[in-house]
Amino acid sequence: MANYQTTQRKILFEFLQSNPDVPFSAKEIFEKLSDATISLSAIYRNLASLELYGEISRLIKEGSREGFYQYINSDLCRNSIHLICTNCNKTFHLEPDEMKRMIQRIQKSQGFVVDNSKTILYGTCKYCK
Amino acid sequence: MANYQTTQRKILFEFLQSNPDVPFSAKEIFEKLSDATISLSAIYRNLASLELYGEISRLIKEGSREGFYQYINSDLCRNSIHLICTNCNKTFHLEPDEMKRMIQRIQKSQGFVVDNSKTILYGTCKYCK
DNA sequence: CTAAGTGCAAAATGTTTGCATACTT
DNA sequence: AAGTATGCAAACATTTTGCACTTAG
Repeated sequence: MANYQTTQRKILFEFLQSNPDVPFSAKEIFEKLSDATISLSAIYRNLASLELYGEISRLIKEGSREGFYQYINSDLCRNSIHLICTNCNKTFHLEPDEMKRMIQRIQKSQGFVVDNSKTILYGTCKYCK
Repeated sequence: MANYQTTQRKILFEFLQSNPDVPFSAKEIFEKLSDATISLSAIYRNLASLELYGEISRLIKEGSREGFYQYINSDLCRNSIHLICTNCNKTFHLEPDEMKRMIQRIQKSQGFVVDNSKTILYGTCKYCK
């Protein structure tokens, strides 16, 4: 697999990039980009390769069978635990210090080592409260 | 929807109950119970209703497209954040005090209110380290 | 007896893949 | 020119549903 700058890949990536921290399903993207020339399978293939190259990330939402993909805004956030608002679906990020403290506490009290790259905290953000 | 004690529901529930804190997919259950008389659709329907009645809980595993279901052992755990070991797939539970502290800290620092019923922390348990 | 649950097969979802064609480099 | 990506349709995997039949209460 390479990384050709095709029209479709550009359209897809620019769409996600212009909606930072908002997760979309493949189908949603397909509908939003219905004016552009991109097929559902190109969307799936590009989502997979963009994820592989670390340009976007994939997550699973509670109660949904679909995968969701999003562009992550700041570099800082790439190594942080995600906070996803179940109301507006936006993603926030736990401050690194806060995260380290949390992981340390859990490791100490339960011997469980939290993997921040796999973990998502769901709840309500400050704007939706 | 009611709650008839059918042979199939009993078989299913007893299977999950005898493997507390271990998540299974519908298909896995179907295979494990292949000697018994229960169809895949009865499994799906009963998993859904057992979940609705709070007897078992459903979760999603990283990288898998399937839903997983498990019997949760202690009553305490029903209101706790789950810790799932990505190695052995067992579920543990964050101590209530620890959880409250964590939620409070995040609320204070980010204004984000974590919903413990939806949140799962992934990582490595003390037995798998 | 009646409402609810069952099995089966078919449909619905979400995602992946094979293949001929078109585009990038 | 060579290799990669695309669109389409078909294949897949998981879950849901319609329907005739059975079972629990």
